[in-house]
Amino acid sequence: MPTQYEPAGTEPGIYQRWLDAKAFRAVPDARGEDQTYVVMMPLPNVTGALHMGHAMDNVMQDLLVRWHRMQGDNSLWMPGTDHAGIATQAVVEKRLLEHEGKTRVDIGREGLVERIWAWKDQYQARIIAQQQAMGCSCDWERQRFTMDAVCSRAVRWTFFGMFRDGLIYRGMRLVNWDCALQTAVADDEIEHKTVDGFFYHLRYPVIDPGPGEPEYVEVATTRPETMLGDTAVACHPDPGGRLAALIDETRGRIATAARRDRPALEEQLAELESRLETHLPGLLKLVAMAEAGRQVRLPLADRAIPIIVDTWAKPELGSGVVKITPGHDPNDYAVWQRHADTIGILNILEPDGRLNGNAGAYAGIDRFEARGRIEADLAALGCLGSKEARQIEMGHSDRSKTPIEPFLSRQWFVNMGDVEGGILCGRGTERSFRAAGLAQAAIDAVAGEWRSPSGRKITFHPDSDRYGGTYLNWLSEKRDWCISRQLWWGHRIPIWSLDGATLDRHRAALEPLLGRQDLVFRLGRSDGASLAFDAFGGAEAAAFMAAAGDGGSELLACPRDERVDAELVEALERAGFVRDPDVLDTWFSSGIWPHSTLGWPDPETAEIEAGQLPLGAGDAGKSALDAYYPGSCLVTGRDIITLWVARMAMMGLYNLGDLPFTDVFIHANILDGKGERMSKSKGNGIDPVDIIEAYGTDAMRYVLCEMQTGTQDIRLPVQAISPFTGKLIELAEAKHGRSIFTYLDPETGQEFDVLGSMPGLPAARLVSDRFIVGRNFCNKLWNATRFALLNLDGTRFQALTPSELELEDRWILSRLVHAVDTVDRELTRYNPAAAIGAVRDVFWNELCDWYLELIKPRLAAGGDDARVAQQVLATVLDQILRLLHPFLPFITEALWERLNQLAPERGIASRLPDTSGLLITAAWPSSQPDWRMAEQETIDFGFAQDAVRAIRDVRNQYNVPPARKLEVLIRAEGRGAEVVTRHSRVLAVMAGLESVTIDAEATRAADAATAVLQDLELYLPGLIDLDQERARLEKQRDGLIGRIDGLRQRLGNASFVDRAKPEVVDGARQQLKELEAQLAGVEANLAALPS
RNA sequence: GGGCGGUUAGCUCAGUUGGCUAGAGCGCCACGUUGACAUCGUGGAGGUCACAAGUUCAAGUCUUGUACCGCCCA
Repeated sequence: MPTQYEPAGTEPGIYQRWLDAKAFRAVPDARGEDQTYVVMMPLPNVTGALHMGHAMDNVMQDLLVRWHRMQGDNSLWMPGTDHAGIATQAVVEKRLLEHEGKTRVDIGREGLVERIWAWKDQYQARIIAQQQAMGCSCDWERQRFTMDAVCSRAVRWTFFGMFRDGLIYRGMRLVNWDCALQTAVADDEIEHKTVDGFFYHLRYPVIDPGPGEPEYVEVATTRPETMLGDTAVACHPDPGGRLAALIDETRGRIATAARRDRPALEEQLAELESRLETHLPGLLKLVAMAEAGRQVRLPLADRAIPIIVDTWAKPELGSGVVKITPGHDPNDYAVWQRHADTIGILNILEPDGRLNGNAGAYAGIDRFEARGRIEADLAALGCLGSKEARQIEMGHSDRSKTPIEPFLSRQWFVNMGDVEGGILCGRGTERSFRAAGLAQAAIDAVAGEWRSPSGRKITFHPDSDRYGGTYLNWLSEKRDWCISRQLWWGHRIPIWSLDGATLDRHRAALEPLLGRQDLVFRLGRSDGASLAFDAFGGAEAAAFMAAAGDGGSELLACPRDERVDAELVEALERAGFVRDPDVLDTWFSSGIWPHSTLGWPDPETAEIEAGQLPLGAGDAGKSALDAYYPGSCLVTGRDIITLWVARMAMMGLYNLGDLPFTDVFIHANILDGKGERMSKSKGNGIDPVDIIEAYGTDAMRYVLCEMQTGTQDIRLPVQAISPFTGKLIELAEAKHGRSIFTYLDPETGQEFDVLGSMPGLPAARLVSDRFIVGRNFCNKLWNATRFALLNLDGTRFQALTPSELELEDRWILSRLVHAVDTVDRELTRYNPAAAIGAVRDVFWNELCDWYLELIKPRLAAGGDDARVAQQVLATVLDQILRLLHPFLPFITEALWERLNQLAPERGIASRLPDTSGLLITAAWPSSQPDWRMAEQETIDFGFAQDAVRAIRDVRNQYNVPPARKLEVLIRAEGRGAEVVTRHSRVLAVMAGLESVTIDAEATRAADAATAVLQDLELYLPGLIDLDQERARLEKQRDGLIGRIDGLRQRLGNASFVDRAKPEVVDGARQQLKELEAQLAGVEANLAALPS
């Protein structure tokens, strides 16, 4: 065995052995629900390669799955990838433009989709390679992709069900519009940024102002071009009342405010009070004018628009009047909804961000260019007031990085709110139940007493209050979910529609299609209302359509199943139906991931790919869906709680009537050295494979586990390997080059790139020296095992009783039990750092530092004593390798193989199970109560360790070479003497002593150094250096005096003695006594030193 | 603007229901190549627990406020 561990030469072979042994494969068998463990991988998207954040996610999952697998659970870790609609399409479109100068329109829908598939194939392969390099033990034979046949069918069925139940509707809504990608984006796909902008004051002339009435009203906006879409101006209905209320409130706050906050508040108050004179009379006049139905003239557009009253207008801000642009502002949209009978709504934008025909002369001009022109034209008309520079909060698309426009468009939504009569969850299953609505079902999953029909509930770890709160806060808004995206990459919405006005003409073609199980028709209106349609001539349908008004109505058809679509679609299209061009939000398909992957709605007929495990019922009579749904644990970062966890809960309940998992393990995010979230697109993302190549997989995993302590995010200082010098450059400190993705080598001044996308610049790999710790740990493990194996040849099992064991044998076994208990407890609490810390302690601080050193003389001497030591060593090593396997799978498997060869029989009183074969499937250590030592014995051993350290300290102070053996004379009596006597061999071996003499009457020789330990004194003759000795003892004395003073002070405090818990007071007294005794010893020794 | 979290040694982080000297790893200093390991060993130095007030016999821990940093939402 070499003296250094070589991960690169070890890992690939081990991974192949696991694959060959089908060790990751999960197949339904006789094991029941309590012996099944299922983790659904939070599917990485195929936009790009994985970084350390993903590595953390994957390693945590692998840790849990390997732990459960060793515990004998039927463990499934389902891998797969997400098509990530908008993200992937954006990346591919960007490349298309950069490399070929083409847009998606140039190559068409099919051409683009084809290219995205090619991209997906490339990145999926890369992601899988990364995960395999990390040691992920997922069941690759079940790997899914959100757009494969199995998942696509589930998407169709889910949509069909929700549409049939009236939970999906289409309506005109103001959405967040990405003008570059020309699609709606969800709220959570928007980044809010503060940018420099202006606040423009516009003046709208009042039509026919009467005496005393203003000539114009002034409104303010940051986007003057939107004035073309204004349909009203508004003021507060009761400006006087509102101002008075605010004044009261401010006075109240002044009364309770801290002194330093008062001036600001008082200024506010003065401002409000002055408004009573400067603004209130004018506003009151406007209220009266509004009531009289008066109007203003919108400049440039030359339209008359009404003055209305609405509480959205704030009399305390600006002029107190606001312009109302329902088509391009969410707040104004809400105003319009309240006043839909008196004001209109107008869209002035094309999907690409240019102004449309409603903008009159400005039609065809981009919105930002139009802003400048409108500003100039308003100024020319005298309708522009002041213009102030201002910081503006502006939403930007996460994907295209361009400003988001609120845009009125027709979109598909899932109704998240409560529904009259409730909704049926788990239709057709044994677990069906009714819930108030989709969001409410997911809320119940976490809050309150509700349990799923199988008794399940979701709990977040490691901080259920905090993360549960995030989840519940978001869901409780019950905001309808916009699921349509104007993209080409994704699941196309399975809806065909027909103008309601033409319905009767198609009656003959349609009638044969009505009443089918696999095809649902609903009438829809632009206001979002919808109605089931199953026959012609219904009065309800007629009334529904009559109420549609200008927006009209349409007949919507949704066929259920992909495979029988063809004929139905043909029939529909013959009847004049046209398919919706949009695709579904990616979260719609990832929300059903925990069951779509298992073949829902019908595992028997799921179309799996060649070489994959079948999903239908096999020998055990259980389908994959029956066996592995509901699952166990979802492992992810907290940013995904609202996006994904909530949706999975909701959709699992809706489709199957049960929760996809019971535990959600929220792990930390990985940040870079500056505290920014790691991501590839920011150029601070480390590729885990680079770390693996530099330090080994297990080293990376060790450090990731050690870092996962709780809720704390992790800073991982990132270094670049200089492409010029090969040295490490601290990225957080390096100077940028020409872009934020390039840096300058501090040594040579040359520029390099961290994204690998700058032509002509060398790219640098990113690493982090934090992982050295893990490499060192692996090397230590390697060498400790190496030592063991050098000494284990010929080890046999022979049942041993405690009396046959030496003190250190019983001690290390006892420490091992402690470690086993701790690892189990901490993993159960989702605290990997504490778990791996416990193994590190027993392995390094106890096994290596003490036990191995203690048995070296025994092994050298041979005989029975050596044989017992061998057997204990083999057993402890066996258990430690098992304990470490879920954390460090490769090195432990490699060492396990060698241990099995050399010492195939292991155990103490009885043989341990699974001592041949692979470690990945070996039994997890169980806590052995017989191996536990009495607590007092552990304390005594600890005392012996302290004595060793005290002697080592003296040796160090006096520079005694390790080879020089010392004599020690210990003054001790009673129990103290008994304890040192029992541990005298420990002292001798570990402190380098040739003799240990214990004597109650011992006195210090003139040339002896002294160590005082509790009521013991240790004398080491032949070492004395008076000055050093005095300094040492004085230092110890001063420390003792400090502590004794503190304790005396406390005990002298009557209220401490009276009020503190008795055991605390007793403890303090006891300790004072001990310290005083020790101080006496130190002082006596000091006094005895010749001056 | 609202909500959540963080601030502990030079660095990265632990620190259970308040209770004995606030810990670990890395880094640093000194010594060491003793037959597993220098990717190692032995010993050591290093912290007014962000700041302020409060509760308490007792506060890193509980309460309130302030500053700074981060995240989510509007």
